[in-house]
Amino acid sequence: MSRPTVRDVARAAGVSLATVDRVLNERPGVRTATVTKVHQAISDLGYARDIAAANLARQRQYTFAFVVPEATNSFLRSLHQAIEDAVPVSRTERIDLQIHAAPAQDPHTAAATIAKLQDRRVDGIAVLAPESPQVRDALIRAREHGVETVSVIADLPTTGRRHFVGIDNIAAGRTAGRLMGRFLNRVSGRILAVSGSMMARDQVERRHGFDQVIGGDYPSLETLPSLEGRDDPAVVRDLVTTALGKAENVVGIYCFGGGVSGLLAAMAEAVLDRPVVTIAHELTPSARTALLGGQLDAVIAQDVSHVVRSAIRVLRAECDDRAIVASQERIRIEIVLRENLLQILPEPGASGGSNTGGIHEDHQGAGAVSRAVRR
Amino acid sequence: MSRPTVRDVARAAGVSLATVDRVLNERPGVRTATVTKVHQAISDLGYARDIAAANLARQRQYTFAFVVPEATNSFLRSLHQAIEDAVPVSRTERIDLQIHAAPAQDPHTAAATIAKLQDRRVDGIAVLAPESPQVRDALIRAREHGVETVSVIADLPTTGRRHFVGIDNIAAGRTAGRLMGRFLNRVSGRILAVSGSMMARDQVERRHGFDQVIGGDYPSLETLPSLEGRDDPAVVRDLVTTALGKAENVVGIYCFGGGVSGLLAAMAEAVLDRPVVTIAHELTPSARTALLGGQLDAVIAQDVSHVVRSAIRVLRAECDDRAIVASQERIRIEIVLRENLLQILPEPGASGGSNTGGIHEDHQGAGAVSRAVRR
DNA sequence: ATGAAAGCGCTAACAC
DNA sequence: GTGTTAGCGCTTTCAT
Repeated sequence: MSRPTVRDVARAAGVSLATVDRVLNERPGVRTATVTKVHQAISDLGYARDIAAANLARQRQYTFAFVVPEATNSFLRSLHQAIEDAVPVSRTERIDLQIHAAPAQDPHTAAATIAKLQDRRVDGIAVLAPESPQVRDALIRAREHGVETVSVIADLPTTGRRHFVGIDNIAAGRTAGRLMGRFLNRVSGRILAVSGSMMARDQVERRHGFDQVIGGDYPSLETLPSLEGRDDPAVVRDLVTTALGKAENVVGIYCFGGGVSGLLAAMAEAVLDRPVVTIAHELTPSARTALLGGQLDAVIAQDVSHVVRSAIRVLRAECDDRAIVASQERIRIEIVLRENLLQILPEPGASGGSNTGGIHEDHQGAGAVSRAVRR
Repeated sequence: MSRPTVRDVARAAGVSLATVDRVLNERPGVRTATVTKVHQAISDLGYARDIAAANLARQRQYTFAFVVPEATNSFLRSLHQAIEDAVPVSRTERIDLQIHAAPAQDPHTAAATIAKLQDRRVDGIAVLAPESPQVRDALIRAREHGVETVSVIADLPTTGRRHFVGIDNIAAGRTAGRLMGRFLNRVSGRILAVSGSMMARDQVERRHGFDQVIGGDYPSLETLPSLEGRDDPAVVRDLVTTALGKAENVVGIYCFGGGVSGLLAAMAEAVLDRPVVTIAHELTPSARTALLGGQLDAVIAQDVSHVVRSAIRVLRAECDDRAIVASQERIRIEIVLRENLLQILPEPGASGGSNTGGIHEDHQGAGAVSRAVRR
């Protein structure tokens, strides 16, 4: 006795395949009585539809476009890489993936890109862009044209995007704040805050969350106004060098934008009279190195590959008007210390691998995932 | 110009469908010259086989069994729940999931369960069991019978399991150690260690990792011999109460086994003259509460639903002799503080979860029968 | 060693 | 309203 199929349901309900199909897909043109009979048969038999077969028959092809900033820093590079890595896998699932890069910080181009997409038989758009009126309008327009939209990494709540795939950045900032406070324990002094600039919303939220915790629970700490590093290592380096020279009693640095390597360079040069607790965002190559070397005490990260996979799954689910597995799509706020870094190590992008026999790719043998949330 | 199919490949190579199929599946009985022609055509066309269609044609059904300890504590309960939650989803993908619970700590029953499974047309086994000779032999036997095996949560490296799905527990212990050391900053004193007992290997590894870090980097801290809490709240409570009464200058508690609620009860009763940094494993309901209430400073966790999903994917991939996406199967060592807890909140088991943001998942699993498809 | 044809479970025209 | 039928892309007898 193998799984029941539509035929079994049809036989049990005394109707034809087509009718079962109509009921299954909630298409109109079936008498309520018949619908009931079919549902009865379905539950009697414990029928569960074979999604793969359904998709095959449907010949459904999906075309999804990622609209993201150009890869001007290592975080964005890793995002691009993750998307590219997803292309072959997606192909296998009848999903065509496009990447459209717009200059960072350029809402016009991003909006124009999105606008063009509506026409081009794109089924869904995943976008990381500044929260500007142009972008907002373009996305709203797209949705009106029946294109599904999700925002990734930084939310665009006012665009009617069906879903946001990324971390809760206020919580991320709070998490950073708590670590800072606890690592500093009873120490008192000032904290340097370094922001980027692009992806405005997530940055603002992070700073906000950080301030909530530091301001609320650690009165002996004072966070200085954010230095605008523009996600550029060179800029960050200069700003931090200057700040470290000027500000007295700096005991912590919170870098919630890009350009971390610039920060590290500045710190290497500066003559610090005491240990400075340093926390940054995103597990870029230089952040990894710094974590291992002890220049960075903690990193707040999100798994970009997971963000990409999740965005794709969500767009697909939306296209099919299907529910999603919330727990699977939740992107975690990851806290990374030197100790739990190693197992994550396998560089992103190295994924194309030949790894046929068993996963344990020598490294440290264990696993890791991701997930996370919104609220 | 849609995706090329086997027909296109056959035409391009000037052979029949059957031959293409033979080449695709590396079946014998094809001349090398023909094989080459076909491969040529495949790469010329950029052909990628449609796995779903293949499985459909193959009528492949998978039967996987989870062999796990009875749900005697909240962590194991969440594991059972996660497996049960995966059943309906898996059914949809032609995967039948079975759960077999053996009494915790009972290698004989676990081994016997595994032994029985070999015969029963099971394609893969995911097991969490003590690392005993009986279990080892049963698993080796199973593999010899062509059954794929993975260990979950606690590794069984000597059983030839194709893969381990879970965290690197030494790294997890190290992570806990680092947090303990940093949260205590320059404080000196003793640390109470509370172990469980079942799942021996992971516990040993955790303690080992913890000691590496504390012993190596925090000479002013001393970790006491582990109290064997047997994963039982009542036992843990008594042991901890006694220990807190006896030991002087306890500044930290590391609980790397189950029975966390007993620990919390003991701490609530004890009169502590100073704050004690407390770190535990696994995000059970009481751990969540304690994290929010501040009784617990950090939790080292792993996402059991992900472990379950991953084990299933890995078994499937092994059955199909396919490569897996390593990064997707890596289980993270999650560090959970109060600040990044909230976003994770949706209780496990509430499989739908109260949804937080854009994810409207109206009804859950129940109706594997899905809805309208548009477009 | 290779090919022709009949499905797998489902959907979608098109009849009735 | 409901049923018939021809596929979707692939695998698999069974011939040749």
